[in-house]
Amino acid sequence: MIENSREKILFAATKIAQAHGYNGLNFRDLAEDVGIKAASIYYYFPGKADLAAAVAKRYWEAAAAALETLLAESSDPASALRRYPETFRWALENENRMCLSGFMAAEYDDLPEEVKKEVQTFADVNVAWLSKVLSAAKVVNPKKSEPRAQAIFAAVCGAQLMARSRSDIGLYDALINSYRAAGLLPA
Amino acid sequence: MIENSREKILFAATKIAQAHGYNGLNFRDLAEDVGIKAASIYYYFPGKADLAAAVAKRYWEAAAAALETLLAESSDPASALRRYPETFRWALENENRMCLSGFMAAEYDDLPEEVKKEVQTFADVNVAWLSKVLSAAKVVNPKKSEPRAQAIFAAVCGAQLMARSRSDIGLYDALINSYRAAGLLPA
DNA sequence: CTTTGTCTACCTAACACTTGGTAGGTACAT
DNA sequence: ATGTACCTACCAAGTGTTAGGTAGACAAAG
Repeated sequence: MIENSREKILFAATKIAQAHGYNGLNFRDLAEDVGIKAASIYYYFPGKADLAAAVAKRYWEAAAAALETLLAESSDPASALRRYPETFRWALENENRMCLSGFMAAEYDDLPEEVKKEVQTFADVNVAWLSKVLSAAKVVNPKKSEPRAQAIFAAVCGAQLMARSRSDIGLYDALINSYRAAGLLPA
Repeated sequence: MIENSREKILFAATKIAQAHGYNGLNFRDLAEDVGIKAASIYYYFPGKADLAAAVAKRYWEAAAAALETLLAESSDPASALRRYPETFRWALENENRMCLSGFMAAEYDDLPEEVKKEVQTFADVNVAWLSKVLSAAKVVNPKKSEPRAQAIFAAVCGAQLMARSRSDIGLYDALINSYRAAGLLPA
């Protein structure tokens, strides 16, 4: 499991944030999850904003690593691209959670600046990877890969949001299939 | 303007909810917006959940009406379909707000049941309209219009989320254009 | 024509609870 | 004896909600 308390906090905080957002992340519940007291979290993080920023930073770093692994393990860019939606499916499988971009929906205006920054980086990482792989797979003209990458990321986020709001992972799969049928994602 | 206090409350609450979510909607700020005191809201609504449900209900009713108007005012289903994204653009133009489906992202688990129901109805209304118009415009085989309608709705929500998270309405337009270029939306 | 009572549309004041955050202490290992 | 990794106890602010009051409109009763 996880030995380090700081890691435990980040892990539990990520889970809570994915399920309840920034507002729904509170120190007492988080501490209980970890098995310590709320005040002890301040030993590791100066405040809630810093904790959330650390969560989001670690989140996009993990996403970036996972995407690179996916690409490395795939025989060609096209098959990596095909498996891209799996990375978002995983959050839904895991107690119907959302990716942290969901933060941005309702809570955007109230998010501390440092948290916003890290969450936006998560989007950037996804778009950059998609753009690169779209080009490599020759799905679109390299000049048009960036807007297409943005479109795919936005659409997949939307699909995740819809599926979560119905607690229906089958809907996620159906939406991804529709994106493929319509031509947004390569079939 | 609006004379009736109940209407004023609903109007202001909708604006706040679109910008800050269910959690960000609080009686004291809402009351101040309306020009009354927090306790007075209870004269019109039994509690926060009922108020939010009323907000969401009114929201999808207005959306349904707007979509029917759009269809009626368009020369043909295809051009109504083309203008569909405008209905979501409007929220962004209006102080960078989200449609109430954004509620569902972070806050889904914590939403009272009656609120969830009404927000889901908003999605249903959109999907039903899209499905109908897609069939009428012969964009897709009528048997496949429902999944395609869901895909379009999810993608447009995702686009709105992305654009809001960058406070960049131009990004929304770019995403919609990409959806068209990719074939998700009819060009 | 005044009094009385009722209804509407608010109000003040408070309660119970949750929240992020702080001060200061303690057990233990080095 | 010093630093690590926690703890208890508390505070101030904010939250939904309630109890009970009040100013004004209006109608019926005297």
